[in-house]
Amino acid sequence: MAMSSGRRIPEATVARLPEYLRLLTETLDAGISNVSSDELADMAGVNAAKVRKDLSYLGTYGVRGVGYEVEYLIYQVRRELGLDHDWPVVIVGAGNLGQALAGYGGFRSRGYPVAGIVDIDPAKVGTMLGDIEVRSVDELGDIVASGAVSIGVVATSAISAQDAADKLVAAGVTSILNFAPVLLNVPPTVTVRKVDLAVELQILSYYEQRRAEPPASHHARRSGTAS
Amino acid sequence: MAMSSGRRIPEATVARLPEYLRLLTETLDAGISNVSSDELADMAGVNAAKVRKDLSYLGTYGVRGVGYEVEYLIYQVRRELGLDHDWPVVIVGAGNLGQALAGYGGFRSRGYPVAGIVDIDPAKVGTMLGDIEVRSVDELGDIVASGAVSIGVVATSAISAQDAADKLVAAGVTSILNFAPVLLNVPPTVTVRKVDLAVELQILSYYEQRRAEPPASHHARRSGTAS
DNA sequence: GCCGGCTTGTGAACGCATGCACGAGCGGAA
DNA sequence: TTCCGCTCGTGCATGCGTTCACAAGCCGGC
Repeated sequence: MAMSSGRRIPEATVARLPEYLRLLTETLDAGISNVSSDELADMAGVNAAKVRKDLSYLGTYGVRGVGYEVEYLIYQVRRELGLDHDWPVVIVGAGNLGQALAGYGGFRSRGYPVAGIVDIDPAKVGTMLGDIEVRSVDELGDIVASGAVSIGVVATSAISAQDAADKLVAAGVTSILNFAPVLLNVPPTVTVRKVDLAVELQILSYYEQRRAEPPASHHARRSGTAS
Repeated sequence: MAMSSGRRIPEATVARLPEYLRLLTETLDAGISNVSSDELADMAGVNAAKVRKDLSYLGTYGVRGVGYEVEYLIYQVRRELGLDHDWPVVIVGAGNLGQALAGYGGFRSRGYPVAGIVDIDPAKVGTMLGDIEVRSVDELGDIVASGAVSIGVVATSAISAQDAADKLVAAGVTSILNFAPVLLNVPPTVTVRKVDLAVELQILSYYEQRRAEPPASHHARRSGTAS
C-alpha cells in the first residue's frame, strides 16, 4: 500500500531521518548515485531493516534488486522534513551559548539561517556577532513577523528561560528549542524540544561509574556509535 | 524485592534521573523537605507512576502515605549517577562551540569541571577562555592523566571530529560527548553520546511543517513540556 | 488501640519500536 | 524469452517502556 506522501511517521523515525539525510548528502558528494539499505545502515550504525522501514514511511522510492537513487531520496527526505525552504530562527540570549549558536555555520548551511539574536541586557544590544547584530528583546515581535520566523531558540540562563519562552510565544513563534535546564511552560499549540548539555554528561558519567566498580558491565547506546 | 543499590537501570530511566535530580535540588532550595511522586511528576511533566517506578530502581526510599524525603532522595540519586565526586572533562576544539562550553558555568556547578581545552590551531593555543588556557592538542595525554579525566567533549568541525576522537581515545578517555555531525568510530570500550543541534531543529521543522499544511495534526513530545 | 486517608511499590496490560525472515519484483545475462 | 541473483517492502514475533490500578503500609486523629 504505497502511501505516497504518507502521514503519521513514528517519532523515532522522524528523529533518524535527519541523520539519513546527512549521510545521503555525503554519499552524493562522494559521487555515488545509488545506495542500498545495507550500506546506508552501515553508515548510520543501525539495522538495515530499520532503514528500509523508516524510508518506507515516506513512500516507495526504492527499487528491488538495486537500492535507492541517492539524489531522489535526498529530495524526498528533505521534502518530508519540510526542508524545501529555509526555516529562519531567532535566538534569545547572547551569552556564551547564544553567541556560539549565532556563529555556528552548521545552522545556516542546513537550512536554518539566524534571523536575529536578542538579549535583555542593554550593554549587549548593538554589539556584533559575526555579521549579526544583537538586538533588543523588545524587537522580537518585529524580527519574527518580518522574517517569517516560526522557530525560537532559548539560550538564556535557567532563571530567564521562562520569560524568554513567553516572549517568543507572544511574538508568534510556534516551535522552541530550549537549552536552559528548566521545563518550559507553553501553550499546547507550541512544540518544545529541550537539550540539556549537563544531562548528557550525567548519563555518560553514570555508565562511566558503572563500568569501573560493579560485577557485570554493559554499554550505552542512543544515537549512534559504530564499532 | 528491595534491591538496595539495584543494578541494571533501564536507559530511559537513567536519562530521566538527572532531570529529577535538578527538580529535587530546586525543591530543597525552596525549603521543602518532602515531596510526593505526584508533585515530582507534575514538575517533570511526566506520569506519577513513571516517577515511582524510576525511583524504585534505586531502592525503596519512599514512605507510603508520606512521600520521599527530598534531601535523602537527592543523596541517593546523586550516588546512583556517580555524582559523589566530580568528573573533570576535557574539550577538544576551541571554536565557537568549544569556547561556549568552556565558559558555560553549568558544567562546573553540576560536577563537570573543565580540566582543559585543546585545539590543533597553533594560533589559538595560549589564548585564554575565561580562566582556562587553550593548550595544544599534543598535551591531551598529560591533561587526561594528570587530571584523572575520563570524559572528552568533541567540539570540532565534522571533518576533524574523528581525529579528535582518536586522540581522546589514545589519551585514555573512555566516554565521549560528540557535538560534531558525524558518527564516531571508537573501540567498543568507549561510550559515545551524540548531540546534533541541527537535528533538533530538523525535528522541530518537521512538526512545524506538518502543522501548517495537512488534514489532521498532532504534537511532538520527547523530553518534557508541560501544558 | 483502632480507623481512615493518603501515597508508595509493583503486577499486569497495553502500545510502540526493533529485528527477523521471506515473498515480491527488478535488472541483467544467456 | 527465461532464469538467476539481488534488494526492497512488510507481516510477525519479540522486547522494552509506559500506564493503569490496586494491595501494602504508614501517619495522624480520636
